[in-house]
Amino acid sequence: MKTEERIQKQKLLIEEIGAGFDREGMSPVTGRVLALLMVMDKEQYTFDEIIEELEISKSSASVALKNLEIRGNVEHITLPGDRKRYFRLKARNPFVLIDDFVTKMKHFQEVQGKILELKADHNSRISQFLLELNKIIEFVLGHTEELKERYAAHRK
Amino acid sequence: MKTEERIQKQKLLIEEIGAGFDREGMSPVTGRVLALLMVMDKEQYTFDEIIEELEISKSSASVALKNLEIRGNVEHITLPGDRKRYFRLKARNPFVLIDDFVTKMKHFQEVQGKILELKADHNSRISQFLLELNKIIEFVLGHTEELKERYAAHRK
DNA sequence: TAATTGGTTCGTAAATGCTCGAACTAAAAT
DNA sequence: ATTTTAGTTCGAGCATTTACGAACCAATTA
Repeated sequence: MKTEERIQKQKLLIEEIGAGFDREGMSPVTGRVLALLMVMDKEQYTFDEIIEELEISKSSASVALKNLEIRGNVEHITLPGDRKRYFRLKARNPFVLIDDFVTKMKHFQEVQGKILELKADHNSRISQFLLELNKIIEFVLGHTEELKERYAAHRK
Repeated sequence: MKTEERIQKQKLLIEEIGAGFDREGMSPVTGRVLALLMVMDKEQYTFDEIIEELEISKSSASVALKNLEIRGNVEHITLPGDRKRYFRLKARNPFVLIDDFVTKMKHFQEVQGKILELKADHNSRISQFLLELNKIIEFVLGHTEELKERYAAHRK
């Protein structure tokens, strides 16, 4: 594949992935900024490069980048004798995806606990279902650390 | 706790949980309908009962229920000689939460694959990060079925 | 000191999404 | 045949969100 063709496809992919982030609750611009930093070969973009590449305003870029930094998806570095910020994808703990799942499950457990606490009948259909879900979560969460360790061992 | 007090707390909990669903992308009304069916003791609500309980319009209820049925969170049953629909929480396969996670991870793998395919340098910082994420997902997905089986065994 | 650079913040217009009431349909009851 | 029941669909109005430009600020440069 020619470099030019590749870059063209990368730009299309930014739209596709950006739309995906959009569906997951990000604003369109925010999603496209994140997608840009994931897809393109350039590893660090300045503020102005992002604006130019995505054809967005300074204010939109500013807000999007702030949100992405708060969420932990993006970080910026600075270079000595250079006032610009260089934005890049943050290489997080590679277990993030698992950790996010764990967080979500714990949140679900809390909600489930509150519901059951207020139920008149813990043997009702819904109560039983919620209890079953909770047991599974409990079991899975009890094994995620083990799974991480097994991964670490398996890697070596 | 008195029954009356419990019901009062349940109604507050509906708002809280509904707001949570809202944050996850449902419309406010849709979230509250789902929360209602999860929280209250009554296991089956008719259309009119839902409207009355949540003080929402027929059209909002109609749309919300349709969406919840499509998403698989709610189902309705009918009774012989009774034209009403009785809506209730759908007791799904109790592994839903895991299965949803698996689906999400597979989707991530697809996206990651498309990105890497277009990268000039597979040794770059971002490429390496994406590859590492993918390895972990691969490993985890390769063990979810085993985990389910272990749960089933452990239950007995 | 003035001008430039690298952004941030604020107010606004436009787009989008949400909920509603009104009109409608199809089935059942009168 | 008319009315009632049990909803659905459509259009409008309102609220929220989005993205923007303009004004602003703080640090550097001229």
